Amino acid sequence: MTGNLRSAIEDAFERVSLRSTPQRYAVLEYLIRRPEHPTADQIFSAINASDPRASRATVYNNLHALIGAGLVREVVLEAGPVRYDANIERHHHFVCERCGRLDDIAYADVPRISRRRIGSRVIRDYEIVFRGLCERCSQRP
Amino acid sequence: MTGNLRSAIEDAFERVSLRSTPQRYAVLEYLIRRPEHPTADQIFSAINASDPRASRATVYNNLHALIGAGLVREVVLEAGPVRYDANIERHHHFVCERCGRLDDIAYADVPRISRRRIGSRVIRDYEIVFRGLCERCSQRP
DNA sequence: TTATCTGCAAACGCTTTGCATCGGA
DNA sequence: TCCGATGCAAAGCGTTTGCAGATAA
Repeated sequence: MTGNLRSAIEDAFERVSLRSTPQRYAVLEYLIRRPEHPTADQIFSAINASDPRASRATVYNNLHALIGAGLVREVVLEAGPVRYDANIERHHHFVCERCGRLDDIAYADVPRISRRRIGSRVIRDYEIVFRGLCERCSQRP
Repeated sequence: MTGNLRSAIEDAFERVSLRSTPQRYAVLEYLIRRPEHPTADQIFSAINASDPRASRATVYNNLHALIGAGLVREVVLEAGPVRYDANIERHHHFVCERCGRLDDIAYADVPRISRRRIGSRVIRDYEIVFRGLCERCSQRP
């Protein structure tokens, strides 16, 4: 389905009026293929393992452009480098306390919290951060 | 109740076998008095406004010591400097999308999610991050 | 053609570290 | 007394910025 991915990415650039460059394409493609929430540095290393190359500054430039366009999100759940996520649907997260793995959890997989207010605060959205042991780590104690 | 706070802090140091120094005391006292999750730099500035003084390195040293002793927690919900919280009970958080304010939300104020597993993952804990408008910001649109 | 993007290198903000000195128990 | 704490200054890491040259549309 590589062809579909390519045109999906090109269509997305079109839709949000972002120029398609090899570097930008490589960043978004990598994020879509790798849902483990890579850091900027991991993206930089991965897309430079093969062509096309992109400098660190360009990786950051493009991450910000993609975030601005609503195609990518920052994920900040722990200290350290920011992680990035091409899944822009509403979803929750799971952090493995042993290996640091970070998974998306489908919104539909978790009971909803229907609160619209807490005290005088207006709730517009919420996200649940689960912590525990991932599949792998739970199998070898 | 300042007397009570003082002895509560001294007792806590005793209990976790941390030496009581003016700098360490100042850091923990500030975090307890200010539940708005200050950054290391805000703590540094605040406790140096009056005596006793503490260097930046000492503020970080003590934050780590207090975290290691279980008296303080890191809070990382957004990019930027880490924020610190002396509330070590289970609780949720609220982030104001307009002003950045960060509030604790009592665990009891929110319906519980009783999931013990999601797929093959073992859930040991979870935290909800609410986003919206704080009391102040919701009153002036 | 031209507005946008790239990439280098330097600067930045936050945090950690090495080490000599100090001080709490 | 002596182990741990302090504080300076320098280094570290992740990220941003300025700008000259390149490129997508």
